[in-house]
Amino acid sequence: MSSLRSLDENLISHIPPFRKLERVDVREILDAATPKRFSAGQAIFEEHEPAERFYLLLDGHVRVVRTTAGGDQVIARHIVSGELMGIASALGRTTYPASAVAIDDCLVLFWPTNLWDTFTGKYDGFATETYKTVGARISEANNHILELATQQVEQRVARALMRLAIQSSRTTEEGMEIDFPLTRQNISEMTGTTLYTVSRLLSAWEKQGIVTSGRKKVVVTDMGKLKILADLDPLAES
Amino acid sequence: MSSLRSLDENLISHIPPFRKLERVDVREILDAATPKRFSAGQAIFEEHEPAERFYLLLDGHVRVVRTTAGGDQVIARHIVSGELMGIASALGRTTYPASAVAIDDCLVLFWPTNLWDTFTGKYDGFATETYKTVGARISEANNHILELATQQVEQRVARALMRLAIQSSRTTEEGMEIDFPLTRQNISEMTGTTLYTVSRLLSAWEKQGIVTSGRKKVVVTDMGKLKILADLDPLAES
DNA sequence: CGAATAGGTTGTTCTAGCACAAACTTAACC
DNA sequence: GGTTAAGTTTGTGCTAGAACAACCTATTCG
Repeated sequence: MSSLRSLDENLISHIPPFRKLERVDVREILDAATPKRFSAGQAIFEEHEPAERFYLLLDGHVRVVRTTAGGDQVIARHIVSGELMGIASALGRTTYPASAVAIDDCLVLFWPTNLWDTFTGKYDGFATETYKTVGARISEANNHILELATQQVEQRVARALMRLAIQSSRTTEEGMEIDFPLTRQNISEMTGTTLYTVSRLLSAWEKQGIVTSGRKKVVVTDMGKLKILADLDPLAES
Repeated sequence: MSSLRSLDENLISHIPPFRKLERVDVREILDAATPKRFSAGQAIFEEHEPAERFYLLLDGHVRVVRTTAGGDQVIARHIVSGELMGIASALGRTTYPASAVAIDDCLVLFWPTNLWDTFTGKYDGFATETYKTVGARISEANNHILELATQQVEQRVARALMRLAIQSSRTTEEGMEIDFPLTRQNISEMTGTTLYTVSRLLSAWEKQGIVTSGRKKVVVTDMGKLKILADLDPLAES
């Protein structure tokens, strides 16, 4: 027993991979977990590092990032609270395929990787639920490929913003405000473009009343119009 | 019992997900399998269709394709003999996320999707091995994203050709000949460019002795030079 | 509080690679 | 075996969006 107080079961009992588990199982899982805080900007794990742990994000936002040999960064995805991360270790990998960086202050739980097999074997819903997650991430990745290969920058940025607004925003009087700091540069790294182009797009959209944006802040004020931009097919003439 | 002769165990006993299994298990698995032939161009399964079966490709080559609303096609990957396909059904999906098309004449085995859980539960190495495959596909997809987001068309085409040559080629006097029909259009759909650009690149490379190409045929004659093109960082000045 | 820094905007230039067109070549098929 | 179709090559615009530069504005921190 460490000096940490025992973790509350309600912390994770509603989260998909654990939702179907018995109270006792949840207890066991929590007892095996180590909680840890990360402050904004800190790396949680790094690409290529041996994958010794898998994590559950309880609070905060995490960016999953890959870096090319040439130094370009690409943001693969964002993790919001309640999601597992670093689980690629559970897919036959021995190293992390990407780095995870805390965007704001984060609270995570982690377990040693060797417990993964115990979890999937012992707790029944766990395996199915997590593989569903994995399946969803494959689809996500493939959609991203499709977008990068076929769509214009404008559409890609529109889609990225839509996804963020849906996945992780709070609703204010203005509209849907993405609830973590997000720069033009960040958006460009999500969509394979430059920060300049993103800046111009946001300026234009602001004039059309689709978004409001400021320093590290983006608010979607008209989701309908944004969706039109996202779905717009540049080839199809009306 | 169907009129089909019993399938030979050697057919699959060396293939990764089955490699670690006992002879009896392999027998059982084969007895549950249905063999089927597809001729060049035929669809094996279609995107959005309910995923009622999962397949093992025994012979031939398969293209995994997605189509956008706008009608653009993107080739997600190629399946070569010995690989499983349509297993997304096993990742919590109920429909196929992409279409699979036979490139040449193919021989496959398939099982009803509901047997997946039996397989992963009953046959020990099976689960780990297939999830390793899944892990590899996620990595692949993420690499593809990285390439599309950061690299020039020339590099992407070079990389695609390298991968194909390594994954599926026969060695002739000329070099490594990709052992299935492959058009400029196909290459462009793998790399997010146009058939015109691919044609120009291949012409240029042919002059430099890197490849030889013809109708639906590509031979890599100088893998070393191709790798240099693939790794070339356009930003880094020497 | 004032400098330093991180983030944002906007103008200008330039080019990779797309679009379209037209002609050519190889394979397929009545 | 000649016609049709599928695949390829090459030329000529043309433009989306990258690159670079210069300047502006909000934060942070000593």
